[in-house]
Amino acid sequence: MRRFIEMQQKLLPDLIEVMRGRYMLLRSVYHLQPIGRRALAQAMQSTERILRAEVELLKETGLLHVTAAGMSLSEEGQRILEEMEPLMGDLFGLTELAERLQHLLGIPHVIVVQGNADHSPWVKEELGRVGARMLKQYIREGDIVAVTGGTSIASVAHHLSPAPSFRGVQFVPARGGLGERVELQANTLASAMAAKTGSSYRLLHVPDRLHPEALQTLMKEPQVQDVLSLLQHSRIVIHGIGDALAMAKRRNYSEAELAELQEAGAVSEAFGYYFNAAGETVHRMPTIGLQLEDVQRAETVLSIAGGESKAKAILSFARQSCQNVLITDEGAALAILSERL
Amino acid sequence: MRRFIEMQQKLLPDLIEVMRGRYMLLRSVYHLQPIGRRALAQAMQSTERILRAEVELLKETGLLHVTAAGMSLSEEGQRILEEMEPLMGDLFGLTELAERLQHLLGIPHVIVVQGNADHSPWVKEELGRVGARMLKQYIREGDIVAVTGGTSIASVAHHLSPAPSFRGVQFVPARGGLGERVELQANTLASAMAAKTGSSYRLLHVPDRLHPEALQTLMKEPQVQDVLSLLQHSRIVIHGIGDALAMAKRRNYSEAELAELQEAGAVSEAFGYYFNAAGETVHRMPTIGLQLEDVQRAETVLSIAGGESKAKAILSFARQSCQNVLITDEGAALAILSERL
DNA sequence: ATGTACAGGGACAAAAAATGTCCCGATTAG
DNA sequence: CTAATCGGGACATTTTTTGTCCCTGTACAT
Repeated sequence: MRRFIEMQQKLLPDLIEVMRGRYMLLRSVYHLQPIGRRALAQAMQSTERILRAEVELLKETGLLHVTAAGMSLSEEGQRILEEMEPLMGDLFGLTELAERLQHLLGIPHVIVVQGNADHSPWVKEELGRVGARMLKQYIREGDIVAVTGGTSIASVAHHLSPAPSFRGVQFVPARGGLGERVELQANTLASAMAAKTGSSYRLLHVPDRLHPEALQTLMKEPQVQDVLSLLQHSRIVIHGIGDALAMAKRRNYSEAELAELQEAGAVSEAFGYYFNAAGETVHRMPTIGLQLEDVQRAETVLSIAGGESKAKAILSFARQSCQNVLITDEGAALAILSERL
Repeated sequence: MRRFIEMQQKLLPDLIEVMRGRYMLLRSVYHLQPIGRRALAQAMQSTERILRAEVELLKETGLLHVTAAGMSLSEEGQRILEEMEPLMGDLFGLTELAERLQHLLGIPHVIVVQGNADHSPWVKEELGRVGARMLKQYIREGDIVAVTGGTSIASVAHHLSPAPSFRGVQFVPARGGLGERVELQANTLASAMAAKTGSSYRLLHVPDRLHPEALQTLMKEPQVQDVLSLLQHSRIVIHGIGDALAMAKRRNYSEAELAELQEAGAVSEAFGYYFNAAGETVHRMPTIGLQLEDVQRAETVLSIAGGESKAKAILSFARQSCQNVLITDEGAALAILSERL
């Protein structure tokens, strides 16, 4: 059954959305009947005309009666409504989760995919697919896109495909090497995304954890300057969110540094910044690249992270209010929401 | 599960239609892969552009690969195709049945509703609802609509509702009283339809089974003449199909007449004509009203009949090729199709 | 090697559908 | 009886879909 819906969704991506909409309509009518279009539109936060179209359809199929006093459910409509009730919980779980996260975290656009990235590897793929779709949706010609590293973003790169709106787009790595495996580094992903979409990219060859003097020297390089200035004008940032300690370890922080991070209450990491549970910056990688101010200046910030192990990190990062779109999974969403109860 | 599908059919009839289209697309690609847009469009009797849009979507969701050699199913696409195969039967069974009937009977437009009118009374309602929808779809301002009697047509009348295109429409009974209960007579239904749609109607008060002389006299009446001439110019005919013997009995034919009918091989009845299995007229009610030639002259002939008991009659009537739209039910459709295998 | 037929994708005008908005006469509730 | 509210009509405007043609690249047969 669940499986059937999944398949249907492959064939009809907005199936659930529409179903949900109609279900809500029936529900509202049921509770307010008899009610007129305009009143219903107001109650449902929809517009008159759009409701009218839906109502006409449901009238055709006989779920809805229309009388001079307003519309009401037919017996069949009522029956269907009752039968749907239990199924809807299952069906719209994800959308509901997304909405709850949206309210809780104050992020305009939240998408929750099914599964738990910690347990099933294909969830990462799904996150990537959705990430790619969102990027394609938000991108505009000539945009500069700042890209970080990590498995989630790699998965996005993997699912990107060409589109007209990618014309003139430049993918710019948010950081130089950050001590990751090369296939997960920002440089690699920026170039991969460019290749997949047929657009261009820049590279930022700045080794990680440099001596301050060397860093100063490097920053004077015209090539580096160039990339940094691009980063300052990114209209879109696409990044993962990491667990602070896990990231630090992966980046070979020393025991002392780790202890320091822990002491400072670092919970999450994104584009080289470490945040505590309240969303405050408690540490940053001593290297150059995308700055927090650049991110705040960006119009669209796509955050991608899944798995319940990331729940705390996502919550922490969301506290620092500069993201527009969060793509996560069921596992993380449930963990975040239950933590707050 | 079956229940869930029914619910979807009620709630999302439009989406199911597009799902069907996509499924068919996958199917075609599977059989022809690798294939290009243009070739596929030809094979599927669709247009290039429209296929292109669909393909783009299926590509997005990853069911379809696109290479320079043409398109082919991805593994996932193939998996979905296989897994959905049995379910699609359920989901689209009716449409498929309709198409098979369309081919078999050579009727341009066939609609099959769910269920079997012989067993479940609500199927008649469904037939009526669909009939009303079709009438609404085909009607044009100022049309003359010839209407027969019977339960199916009564159900259509019951589900009609006003629409702008009913302006100036006249509903005319195809026959006078045909020895039915009054609420199923053509006169009653013509007036009911007019009332429901806000249009006008005429009555034909000619008692059934009249002596020839009396009939001649009546036919000279201006009122009767008037209605007969209207009938000759009907643009739309909407009628039921009956089982010949059952109808004859209901009309109080004598034993001798019944035997005669049976001898002549009468199988079906419609607007007072009796047809044999080959669709030839073998008898007609000795009364005035809509003539077979009038029906043949009409642009649109809506036939409505359901229940497996009507299968033979429908098949017989379809032989005499003057109908455009057949509305029937699953029970009848299955019976007709299995009879031919 | 090379020509040819067919692939996908770009582009864009034309057509069609969806949507926002306002009006009207009918109906109902108070 | 009146005021509010109903459904449905109308229509401009926006958005989406569709038809059509072209271009470049690739696969395959010669």
